[in-house]
Amino acid sequence: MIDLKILRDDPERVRASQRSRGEDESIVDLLLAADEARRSAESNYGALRNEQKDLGKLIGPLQGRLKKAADNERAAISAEIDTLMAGASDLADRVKAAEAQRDASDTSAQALLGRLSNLIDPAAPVGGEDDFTVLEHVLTPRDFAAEGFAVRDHVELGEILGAIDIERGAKVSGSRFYYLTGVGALLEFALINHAISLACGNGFIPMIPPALVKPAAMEGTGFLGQAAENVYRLEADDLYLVGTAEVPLAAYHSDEILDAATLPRRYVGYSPCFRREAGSHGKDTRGIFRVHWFDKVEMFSYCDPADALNEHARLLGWERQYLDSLEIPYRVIDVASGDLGASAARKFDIEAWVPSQERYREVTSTSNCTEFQARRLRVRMRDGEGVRPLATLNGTLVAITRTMVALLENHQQADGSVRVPAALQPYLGGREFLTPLT
RNA sequence: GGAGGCGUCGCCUAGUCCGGUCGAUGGCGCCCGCCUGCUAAGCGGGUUGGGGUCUCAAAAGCCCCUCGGGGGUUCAAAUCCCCCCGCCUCCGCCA
Repeated sequence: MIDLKILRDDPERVRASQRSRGEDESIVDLLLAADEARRSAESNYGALRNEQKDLGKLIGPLQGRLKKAADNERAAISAEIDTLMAGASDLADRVKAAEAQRDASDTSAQALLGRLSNLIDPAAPVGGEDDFTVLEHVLTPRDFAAEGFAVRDHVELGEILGAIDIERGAKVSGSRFYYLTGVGALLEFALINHAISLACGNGFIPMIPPALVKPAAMEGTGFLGQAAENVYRLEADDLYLVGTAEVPLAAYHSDEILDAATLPRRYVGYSPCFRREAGSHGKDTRGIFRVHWFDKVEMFSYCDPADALNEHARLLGWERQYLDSLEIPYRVIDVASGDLGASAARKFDIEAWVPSQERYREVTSTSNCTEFQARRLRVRMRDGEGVRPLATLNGTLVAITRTMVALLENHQQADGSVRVPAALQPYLGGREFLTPLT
């Protein structure tokens, strides 16, 4: 959620942000009114409650005196108590009514506030999905025609290598499921270990978080708004399957106050990711590019809001370092306002070159969520100034399936074997090539 | 799944039977001041978080809420009643 002070002081800024996301800006005025109502209900309740407590302060000591009093004083004290009690019951009713009104107005203001997305960073390009800005290209895609052979896609390569079994994935679990087999399974472990060791080297604390979370964690990270249809929910237990380790890593410090001196706190989490892919029927149906489940190594950082911009650049830097080590051509894009998640103020994607599609496709993504998630999850920091929300940021180090697609296709050889980049070889027992089964 | 115990403002802790000077005790830690050549000790003070009000804004002040969470009883709830959650111990089951 955003800071209500900003909403009160500069509602136009919030409207503009909503507009640039292509989201409802009428919430702003509804929320302003709801906030006003909430505050007046709060004052009203506070005043009545104060009155009631004052009364209690008079009655209490009298009750005490009554217990100890001699018989001849009893009647007088009782009479005094009765006088005070006369309006007490009526006052209690009014307190109760004011409290109910306070709670109701608070609930409706809170509900509206929960529907507002994060404020867009003014530096982000404005527009929809296709209005991103390309920041940089790294490496040049291979010219397979010049090398004299036809490109095989990852499905074909996966089959030849005995690495990916899509047919049986579908048989057992349905479409958009797969098995990683043989070198495919080994390749996952190699990619994971390489990523974790890179992150640990950069000071991250490795984490294996729960992949099943309570509604508060899902809500707090902003995935139950527009993204809700893509989240798996376990009805019987009221739990959600996470679509990214960002969720349990963000909720890790919920309801906590962290000492500013311990920031930034950087965690790297390895978890399965589950996505319903609602509304993407017919899109990327071939292979493992778009699937309902994959494993991922995700970086997550809690930092001082003043440092968030720099931290975002650092996360992007580590993503690049990883892809550089895999020797895969890619480009970095600055994602446009209309294509950002509810929590993100700004987002950079790295898109790897996919030879079979002859285009760049998203393999990693890093978002600066500023204080948005921290407010919803009540993660705060304390420094000399006091207590206030901190900033959270996240970034993909490796999303297994998409990285595997890029790796297999970019490093394929004429005979169907795949070259293993040097950085990955130690994690594959020194193997320089993945070779066809027969 | 069954039985029992526990949950207090950073940590530990008093209070809960018998509702009102608990509107929460004491210790540790931490912060500020005094003393001291410095440090320690000692002395004095402070130390949950949130909301509201006031203000251009902030601080101070004042008010309300906050004793795991939610509801109830009552003029009044840490304290009584109900539901839920978490932790611990034992039993059962199990990877």
